[in-house]
This record gives sequence, C-alpha cells and structure tokens, in this order.
Amino acid sequence: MIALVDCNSFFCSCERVFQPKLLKKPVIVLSNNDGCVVARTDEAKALGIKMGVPYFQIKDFCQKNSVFVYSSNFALYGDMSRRVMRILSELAPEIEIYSIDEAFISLDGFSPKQISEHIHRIKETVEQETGIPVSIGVGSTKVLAKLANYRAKKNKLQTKGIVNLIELSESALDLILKEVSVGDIWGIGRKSAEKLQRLQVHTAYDLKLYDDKVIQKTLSITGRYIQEELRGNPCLDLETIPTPKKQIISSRSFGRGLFKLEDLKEAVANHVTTAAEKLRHQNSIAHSILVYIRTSPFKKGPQYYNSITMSLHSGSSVTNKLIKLAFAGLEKIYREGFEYKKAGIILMDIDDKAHTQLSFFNTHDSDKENLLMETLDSINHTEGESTLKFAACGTNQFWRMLSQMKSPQYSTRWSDLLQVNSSPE
DNA sequence: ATGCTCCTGCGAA
DNA sequence: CTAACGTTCGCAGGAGCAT
Repeated sequence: MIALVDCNSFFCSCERVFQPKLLKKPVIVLSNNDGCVVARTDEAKALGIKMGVPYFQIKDFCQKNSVFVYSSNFALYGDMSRRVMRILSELAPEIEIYSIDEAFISLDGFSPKQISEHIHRIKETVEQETGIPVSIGVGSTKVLAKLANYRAKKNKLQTKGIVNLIELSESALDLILKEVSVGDIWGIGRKSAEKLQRLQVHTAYDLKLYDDKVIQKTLSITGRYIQEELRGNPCLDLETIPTPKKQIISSRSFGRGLFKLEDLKEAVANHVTTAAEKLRHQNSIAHSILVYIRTSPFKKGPQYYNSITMSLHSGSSVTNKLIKLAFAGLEKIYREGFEYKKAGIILMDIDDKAHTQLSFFNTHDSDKENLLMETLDSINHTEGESTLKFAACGTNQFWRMLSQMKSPQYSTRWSDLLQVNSSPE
C-alpha cells in the first residue's frame, strides 16, 4: 500500500504561512524571471488563471481582480519543503521524496483500518506543524495513489483532502477509473493521450482493459507499466534512497538581452559555479560539459542557438577548471550581433569520485585543488552562498533575472525572509 | 546479426 | 521606465556507427 502526499498550491501556501492576509485570497507565484504562472490558489484558479500562462499576458487582469502576485522565492519553498518531508519521515517507515512538494510513503505493515487512521494523523500533523495544507491519496500502486490524490485535490470539499482506494471493491474502483480521462493519469502526457484517443481509449478504465501488446507498441514499456499499475500490479518501486544525478544542469534567462561575449562569459561562469557545487555535494566528477546560448524564440529578429560539448580526459569537480573549459566552448559558439536571452551549461558523464579510473595523462584534480574546493564550499556554507567566488563570475551581474514584483507588499517582506531562518519550532 | 553511443521525444514538478 | 514566455531531471527507443 502506498500513499501520495501532495502539498496544495505549494508555493502559494508557503507565502500564506508568513502572510495570513493572503488566506482566502487569489494568489499566484511566478517562475524565474517573472515569466510564467507556476502556482495558483483555488481562488486564483476560480478566476480562470491557467497554469503556465506568461505573466505579461494577464498582468492587467491580475491588477483589476486584486490578485496577489509573487516572484518565486526558492529559499523559502526549499525550507518549508524540508520541514514537511521531515515530518513525513518521522510518521512513515519508508518515504520517497518525489518533488519539492510531493512524497510517496509506504504503508506496509498497517491494516486497512490503521491506514485510514494513520493518514488522517499525517495530514493533521503536517498542517499543524508547518501551516501547509496537503492532500493524500492511497492505493495499491504508485499510479493508483497518484490517481487517488488527484481526486482528493479536485474535490477538496467532499473528500476533505483524502481519498483512499484500498477499501474499495474492484467494481467500485472501476467506477472511479471510468471517470478519469487518460490524459489525467500520471505518466500520460499530451502526446500519449492523443495516441490513446486514436485507439478509442478515453478513460483510465479503458486503458486498464485494453490489449497489452497494443499498449506496449504505442506507448512503449513505460505505458505498459502504467496499465499494469492501474490493474493493481506494482511495477514502479519506491525509490527511498536518492540516486546521484547523471547530469547537472544550470541555465537561466537573462533579465535583459545580452550582446557581448564578456557578459555571456559571466553568466556561464555563474552557471558552472552552481553546477560544480552540486557535483561536489554528491561526491562526483564530470567528464564533459555542454555549453549553450540562445536568442529569444518569442522575440522577432535574427535567431541563433548553438551548443558545444567539451570533454576532460579525466573528470573534474574543480570549479575553475570547469569554467576555463566552458569558456573555450563558449568562444567557439559565440557569434556577434545577436541578442542573447539565455545561457546554460550541463555537466555530463558524471562518475563517482571514489572509483575514478586512473588515466595515462596526469590531469586529475590534485589534492591541492580538492582542498581549495573543500575550503571554498565550507566558507560559503557557513558564511552564506557566494561569499567567496571566482572573479570570472563578475560583481555587477546586471543581466541577472528579474524578480522584483514592485508591489508595496513585496518591499515589506524582508522581515518575512528573516522569520524563515529562525525556525519557529 | 549484434552491440555501442548519441540524440530526440516525452513526461514530470 | 523599458519590454516582457521557466528550470531541471530521467528514461525509452530509434538512428547511426562499429564490429
């Protein structure tokens, strides 16, 4: 038995915890660079604000309807997420942290009666100790738990935020599956939903009963797993230990268009810095780095996109070495005269630092370099991020993303940020 | 015929 | 005030190449 715990309108709920005046009000949170809507409260949904809409398209609408708009504040959301996950870890034997606002938990060892009781306790505890409302779905597989959660969120009033499918008979469960359209199943996106429509497969129930071979052929093995999980046969394991990343990406749109190579270099140096920090954090080294730059596909004018992959003979996790390599790549793909809107890097071919193979060339990270990185990381950890950084990262950084909602509310939020650090527990 | 790497498509939050 | 559309990850399978 598996439960999926999902925080309601997570980013908005985080803002509400520190600003009770937002309760019962329409609130939205924007993506990086104040680009698109990524979180909405029920009140905002009721106004018809869609997920993923570019903010500039609805800015006037929000003003007219007194919608509270926030730039994303990931330091806050990350902190709230850790609190929620810690409580879940204490109340469940096994947990898979699936995303910033979601976790699967195993309910093995509980009787059906106990499960229902326990789920209610989990919900109450999280809400009481963090102020974040959650919805919980329970099923015999991950896909069914997801589906249950989806219904819990959709009908919060009737369900009180909890849907438990395991007490249901097969036929009662099928009645529910008939109400779920295939596109709403976890793992079935837009393209797969279209393919299924063509097969006259419209609901979760249709998919559950459809011919195995045909599903395998049209949706590949992943589609088959989903089908099997709908039937109650687990195919997807609970991944309780986080596996190290196979690639680490850092990319961002700029606050304004950039033309000059030196500005792009600064941005790239910053990307390498954050990615390399993550790399060292999981005790890995990378053997190649991909650099890319691009113009805005949404703005008319000459378009340019290019990327290049640079390799190291033996891997590295030393920031300055990686920056140097990234610069060499950037200089190869840079073309003058374009208005660049985004740059990014990907660390690839990642291996565990310990079992790194000796190479013929003596290009490994030296003890000295490793010690330098350790020291740098430890200083930034205790003194705050980017206390110490490479000059290549620049000091001005005028190209940084926009995240200044100029509303009066926003300018008064320094105290809120301070509250986050001194946890009220 | 088989095995490898690279790239693309898709889905998730 | 301007101009104005996000980021990060994994997996499957086909393409292309080598053996």
